[in-house]
Amino acid sequence: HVLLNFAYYKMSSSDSGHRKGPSAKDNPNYDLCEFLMELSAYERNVTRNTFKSNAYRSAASSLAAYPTRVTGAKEASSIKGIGKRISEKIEEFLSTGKLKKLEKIRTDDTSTALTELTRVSGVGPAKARQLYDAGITNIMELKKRTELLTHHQLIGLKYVEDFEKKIPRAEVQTIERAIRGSLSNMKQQYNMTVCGSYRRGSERSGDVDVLLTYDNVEVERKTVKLEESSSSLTKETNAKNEVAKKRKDISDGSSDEENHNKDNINTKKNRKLKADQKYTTSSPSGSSSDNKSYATNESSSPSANKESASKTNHRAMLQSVVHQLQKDNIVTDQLSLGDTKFMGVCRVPPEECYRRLDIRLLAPEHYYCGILYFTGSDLFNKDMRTQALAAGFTLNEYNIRPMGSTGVPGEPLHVNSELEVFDYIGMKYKQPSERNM
DNA sequence: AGCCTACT
DNA sequence: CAGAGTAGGCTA
Ligand SMILES: [Mg+2]
Ligand SMILES: [Mg+2]
Repeated sequence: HVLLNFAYYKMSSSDSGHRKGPSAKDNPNYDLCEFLMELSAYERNVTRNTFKSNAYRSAASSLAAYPTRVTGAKEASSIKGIGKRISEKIEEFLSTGKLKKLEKIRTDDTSTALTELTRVSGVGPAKARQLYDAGITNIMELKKRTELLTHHQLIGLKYVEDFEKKIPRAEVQTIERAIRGSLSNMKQQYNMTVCGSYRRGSERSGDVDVLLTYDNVEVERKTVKLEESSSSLTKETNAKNEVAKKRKDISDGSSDEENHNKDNINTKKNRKLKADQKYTTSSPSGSSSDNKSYATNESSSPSANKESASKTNHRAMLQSVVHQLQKDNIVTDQLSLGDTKFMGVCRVPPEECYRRLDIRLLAPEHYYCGILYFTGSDLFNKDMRTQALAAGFTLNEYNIRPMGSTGVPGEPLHVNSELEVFDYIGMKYKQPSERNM
């Protein structure tokens, strides 16, 4: 049961509360949500039917938000995401106290093995099946066959127990302070916001999600101006709070640079640059002459650069950040590291547990779409993005764009608060704490 | 380039 | 009929 629960935990927003998923234990339909999540895990890990898996999870999420105990199939069917098939299962569970389908799944060796193996970060349904076909049915056996694993999977195996433990809110704050302290010693300063379930107010998180934007004075000033001239009342309030927070987060507003809209030669990198990521705000005319831009920390960073700010790039900046955190014994392992995303492991004594740390580095003009994305929850993001599509927009962590009649996204719209994104797609603003879907 | 796994 | 959207690693 623990194993199945974990799989569910892992699939649901990895964050809120260990077995919480969409449903807390005080929820009147808790047991129903549990069995739907178990079915979701089964469809993901065993049958690899993503859409079924998503359907069960979506149903569980809706049911978790339902205020009273569901009493039958008919009532269940009235809930969004619950139709004929799922309401029949709910009916069976209500009248017999169990579900035949689930009883069978629980006794199935293959299903049990696959679910256990996917506890390891980096091991998904396909790898689990591969391992199972190689005769490996549990984690103990997997530890004897490490030659079959990638780097990510090895780290996942090493910390499999720790990664299942939730992180108390106070420890997230301790980790945050440690990271701020470390990064404050770098020449390049960053705006840092802890997102994920922490920002949604959870008392316990599955990992720590850190959004960094590199400093940009011009963008900052412009943001403030626009906010002050904003008209809508709620808009102003919310947006101002956000700006205030952002400004508070900034430790040193002296550095400025622009590097995205330079057409560097940089072959592979530039080819990979998505339209999403290029400047669209009338960009910080900025002092790219202000050469203090990006020089990395005192050391050895391979990219510690002799070039002007305009030649810097994300990869070098994020590498430098991770390097700094390793130097200060905060980051202990890497799962992956690219231009904009770091996935790894951290530990801040006296805590003995190793914790999952994700860092996302964005250009400052992507800040609001960035925190919107990185705050989640995952189901909330899916839902909001679905609504965006219905309203004729497409939304990602960089920007929101209108969908042309051809289906080709247009130019990014200007965004100076999270609220504005909600406004564009006609959604009522939701506080982070209201985004726990 | 395509698949897998991951992130919200 | 469509389903959110994207990053990074690995493989061929
Ligand atoms: Mg998280
Ligand atoms: Mg995370």
